[in-house]
Amino acid sequence: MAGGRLFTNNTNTLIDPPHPPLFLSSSLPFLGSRSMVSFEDVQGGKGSNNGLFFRTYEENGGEEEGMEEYLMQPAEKKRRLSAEQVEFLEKSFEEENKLEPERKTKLAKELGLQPRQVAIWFQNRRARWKTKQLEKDYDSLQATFESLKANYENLLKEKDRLKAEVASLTEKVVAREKQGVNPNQTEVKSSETNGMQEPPAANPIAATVDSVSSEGEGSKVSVKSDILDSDDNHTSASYVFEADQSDLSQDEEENLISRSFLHPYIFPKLESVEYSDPPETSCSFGFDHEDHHAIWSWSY
DNA sequence: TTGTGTTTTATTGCCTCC
DNA sequence: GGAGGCAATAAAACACAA
Repeated sequence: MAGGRLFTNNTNTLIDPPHPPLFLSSSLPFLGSRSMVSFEDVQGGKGSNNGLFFRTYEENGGEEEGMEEYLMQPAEKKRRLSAEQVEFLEKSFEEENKLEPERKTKLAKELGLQPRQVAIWFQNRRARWKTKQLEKDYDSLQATFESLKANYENLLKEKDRLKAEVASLTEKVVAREKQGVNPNQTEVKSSETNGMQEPPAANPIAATVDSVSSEGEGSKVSVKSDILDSDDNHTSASYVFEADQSDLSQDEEENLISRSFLHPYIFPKLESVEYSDPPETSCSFGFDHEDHHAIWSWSY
């Protein structure tokens, strides 16, 4: 808002005297806010300009005549608004941070300020509010990021743990096979009874379990119970027999995770995340599908 | 007291809206 | 085209450590 605009502003009852920067080259020293009126001045307080700059621009003699006299005046130092004025303005800002012309004039009269000063104060106050808001938004995003990062690291750990579990179980099954089970024999038998060729099993464990199952009820129970007995504290062991996770596509893997018992473990801090909208799934974190997908893509 | 960093007041130029 | 908003910036006022 340039100072010169006030000369054409019909809504202002008081018109700013011409500000030096509008008429003088920028190399001249700043002459201060000649129009500035302190609250103390208005109330007959301890202000130092003694009403010298209370005169409106017209009172100073108008555009041409007043100009010279105005520039001859000693430079008035820029003065801050009083605490009372600021408090009043703050309350007004809290009610509404935009300033209609009527409100501006009313505030200016109540505070003994130029309407322009009130407008500038609101402008600067909005800028400060925006800065604070940006800082808050940044902090919030930072917290969300940290939470996602922690969850991501938990997922990585869980993935590694499951991989190790798969390897361990595979070793045990292979060892069991070596003790007397011939998988080739059962595979042939199976094909013959069905009268059609079955596709090879997707992973060694599944193949082994298939073959073991067809050996008869006794051995089936034996293998299963051995595996579970040896890993009692891992209730997730049964998942090993459903699919080999390392061979899953990303979508399949996501699907598995979102359906699995791991949910409460993987997302311990879910309740701390603020949602702008109800999440599509329990692990969307308020991101839309694409963002959600991107986040999941980090690790795979 | 002084140097320095921060805050506040004000200006400038550009943009959007009516 | 005028009015008003905003970003960038200047400069005075202020706070504070050394």
